[in-house]
Amino acid sequence: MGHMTTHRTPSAGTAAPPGTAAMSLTERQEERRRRILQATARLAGRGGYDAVQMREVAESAGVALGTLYRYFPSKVHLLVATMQDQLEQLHATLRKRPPTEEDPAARVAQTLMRAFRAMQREPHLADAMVRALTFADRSVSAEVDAVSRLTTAIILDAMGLTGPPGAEQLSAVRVIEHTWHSALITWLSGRASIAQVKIDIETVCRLITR
Amino acid sequence: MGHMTTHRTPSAGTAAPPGTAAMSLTERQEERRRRILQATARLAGRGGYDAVQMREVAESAGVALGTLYRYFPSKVHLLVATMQDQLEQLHATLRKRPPTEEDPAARVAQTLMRAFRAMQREPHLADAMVRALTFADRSVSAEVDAVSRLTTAIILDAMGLTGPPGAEQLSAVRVIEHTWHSALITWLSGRASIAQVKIDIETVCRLITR
DNA sequence: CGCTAATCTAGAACAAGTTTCAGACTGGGT
DNA sequence: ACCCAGTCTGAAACTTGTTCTAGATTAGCG
Repeated sequence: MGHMTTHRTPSAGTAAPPGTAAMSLTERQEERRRRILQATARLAGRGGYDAVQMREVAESAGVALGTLYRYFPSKVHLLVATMQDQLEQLHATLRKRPPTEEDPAARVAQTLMRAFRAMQREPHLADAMVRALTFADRSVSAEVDAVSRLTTAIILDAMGLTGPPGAEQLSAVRVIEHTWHSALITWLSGRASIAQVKIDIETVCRLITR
Repeated sequence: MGHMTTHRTPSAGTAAPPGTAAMSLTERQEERRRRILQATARLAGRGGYDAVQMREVAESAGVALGTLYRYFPSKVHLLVATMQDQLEQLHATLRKRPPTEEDPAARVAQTLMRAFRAMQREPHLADAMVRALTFADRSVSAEVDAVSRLTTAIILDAMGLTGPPGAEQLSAVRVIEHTWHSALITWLSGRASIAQVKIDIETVCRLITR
């Protein structure tokens, strides 16, 4: 793997690269970005992390390798962006059908297990995204943070709070998030069964009720 | 990165490679293994994951590249083995000075924060080991499992149980472990402060007391 | 000691992530 | 219509993990 530590110079005479903040992309750029993310998800769907090869993604998206790197400065960035994309879809889906349980803890557990089943449908894709997420170094902080905020939003939504969350609840949510990621990883690497993940999720959700 | 998916053939006409189970290593082999782990920890100490380059490890350990790969079939195997090594030392240290608190939850939190401070002393080393641990795929299951068992043992020790742990306690311990790993990662990638990690640890430890 | 299988070494070769570069292309402003 | 800055392309180069090979070395054994 190339210099993972060397960072792309912000291209002296060059404007900010696409993907940076609210930089309105051209129609065609928007489209390219979408094609890239689609190709990534498709490749990840077969074969997981290793099957996402930058050259293949580029070719499959009909884009030059250099362009791919302009949009996503590394494989990890690419996969984290893919996760963000997928999470947004999931969030939308979940909004349409909120959890049915009464108890907040149960609602969160139900929601997370739903998310988990979504992962089960595409275990390779899940593998690619989650591995990238936890492998990410500081240079991907911002993007990982975005994913984290999304996850937090999903959990808070599931809790169905009336008022703003308290500090205790926020730390409980963080711990739930930790557990969710880590449990996912142990399942993906075949070290825990689905039943065990379910138990862990339910266990940690008890923190919500104090 | 090379073929992470292609696996080494078990070397038809060759006995099991060193590192396999209870395969008594020669004096010199034991020594080589130790030199490799030392070199790894040293390199990881500066620079973290990226600074651990297989050629450098080999050279620094005074061993041929092929030999390094015979002892540890991949960079991830190598770093997970390093983590196992370090954890064993930590466990020994902790045994000598058990936590002082009364409450089991507090004892565990205290112990984990102690471990955390050990990590703070060598953040780059921690980075390398933890990243490897969560990046590990199925081919490293066994080794990762060993690390997991060690961690579990440390936590159970800290709890200072009189009898064997109950099922609920075991799942609480698993959740604590999840939180521990994940919180460590967010800290290492600069997305959480030490104070936040402390809060998260203390929060999750409340699960012990039901 | 002398043999044989396993192990070790040096080094080349290969794979995939990343960088770089020269030239073609595009969009907007004049 | 023309020009400029910024983009995109295609291809080669470079880095580092991993594999392979041919020839030394070593460990155990008769």
